[in-house]
Amino acid sequence: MIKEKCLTCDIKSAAVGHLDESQLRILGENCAEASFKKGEVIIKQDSLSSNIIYLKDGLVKTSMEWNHKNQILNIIKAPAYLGIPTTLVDKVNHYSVSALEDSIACFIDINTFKMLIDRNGKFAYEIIIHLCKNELLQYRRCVYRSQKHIPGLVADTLLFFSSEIYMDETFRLPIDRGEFGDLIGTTRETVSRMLKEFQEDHLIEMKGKVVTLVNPDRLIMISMHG
Amino acid sequence: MIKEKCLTCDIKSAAVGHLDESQLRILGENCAEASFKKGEVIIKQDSLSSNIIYLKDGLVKTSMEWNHKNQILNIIKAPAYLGIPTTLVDKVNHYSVSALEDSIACFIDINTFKMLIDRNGKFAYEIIIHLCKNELLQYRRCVYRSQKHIPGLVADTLLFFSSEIYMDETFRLPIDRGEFGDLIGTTRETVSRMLKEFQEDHLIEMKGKVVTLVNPDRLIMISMHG
DNA sequence: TGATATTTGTGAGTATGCTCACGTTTTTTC
DNA sequence: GAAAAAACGTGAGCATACTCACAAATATCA
Repeated sequence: MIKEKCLTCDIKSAAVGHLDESQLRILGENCAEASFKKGEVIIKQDSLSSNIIYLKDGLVKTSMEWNHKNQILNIIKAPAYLGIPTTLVDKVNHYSVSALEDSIACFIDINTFKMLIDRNGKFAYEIIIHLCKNELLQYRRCVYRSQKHIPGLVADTLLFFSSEIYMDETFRLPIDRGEFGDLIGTTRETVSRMLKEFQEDHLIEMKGKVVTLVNPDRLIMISMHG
Repeated sequence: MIKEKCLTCDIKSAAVGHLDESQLRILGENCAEASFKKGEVIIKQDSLSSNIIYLKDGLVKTSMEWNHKNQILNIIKAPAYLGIPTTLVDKVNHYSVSALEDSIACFIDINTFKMLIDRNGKFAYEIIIHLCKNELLQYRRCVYRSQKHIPGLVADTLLFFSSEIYMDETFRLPIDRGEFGDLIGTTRETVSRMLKEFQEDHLIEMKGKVVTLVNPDRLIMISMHG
């Protein structure tokens, strides 16, 4: 029964965990699942939006374009909510979201989402905590991006993928050099040179897009010193 | 009667506007008002925190220190909430808040705040909207800071004070050159040189700390082109 | 499997803005 | 109102990272 899909979903968010059976049923009735291939756009900046998205599976980037330049704001692994600020504040998306790996997303009707906030305080509280954590993360990122130099930022990014996304010292980089640059505010060429330097110093090894952190402790030092 | 202070407060936040009389009474019983002189620290990074702050009057900056460098995250005019993320997520403050002008702040007990979120959906919704707006603002700031050059950022800042804080083309800069630099990610010296250049080009006039935007349209152009 | 597109590597030259040093002005304090 | 402290102005030299141009490698597609 399709209406029960949220009732039986086993990757509920912390917020949805606080819903009662009737609320879960309403959520199920106002929610649609879609899958996206690597590279596909899930939310497009400047388009209209009337859904909150719950990323059930996969990996995405959020990015903002300005003056023909792109900046990656965040790389987000499932499970996670996407687009809460951009959908709740006004109807126009302020940033894009696209899939870095094949992903599955649930589109939740915004009015249903607002109703759940209104009727279930614990749901609302979890959403608030989620937004707060994001804000703090964003502040830290912003400070690092403007105060660290390229080596520190490249080290940060490698450590981020290793310890926050893939939980492994060997992983396949889900972004190309240009995107790597957009993430830390530099250019394709500079990322290339930096990764080469890290390889020459035996901090990392690379075979194509597969990276191994050979000396993560040293990378942490570089990250800390900027 | 001190317990009625929130009931009769005439600068209630949008969120507090949704509270009923008994909730306002509870808020009043768990809330204390304090005043701060220009320059005083309201929240200190790395200290413990157990209050949400409602800035009733004044002007503050939020800032984050890293590696002996300071970055100003935001400049906030009353009325506004301060420190929601830093207090709700964990007990340690992730950033500092200090007064740029004489200010009055209400300290709200965090458990009272959580209780209000739990019991009043409209209150929670307003807090969520506040956090979302802040997140979008923060994203935009971060993109600008890393993509615009110094002239664009200086123009941005002057326009920000003029049209968002003081609502006047003539205003007294509430920050010194060093803080101006911390706000846009550059140095005291570079801000000095830029402001001098703007004066030579008759875009602004300055007498001490009092600035007049002589040619705001041209400043907007500079801001847009970065 | 070949052809085309995309991604990546690399060098040289350059610009933006930082650092450092010192002098001047303004503000604060006693 | 004098002394001290803080804030500000300014120049010279320098470093980091950007731009531009092109070659090499890798991926994609018919």
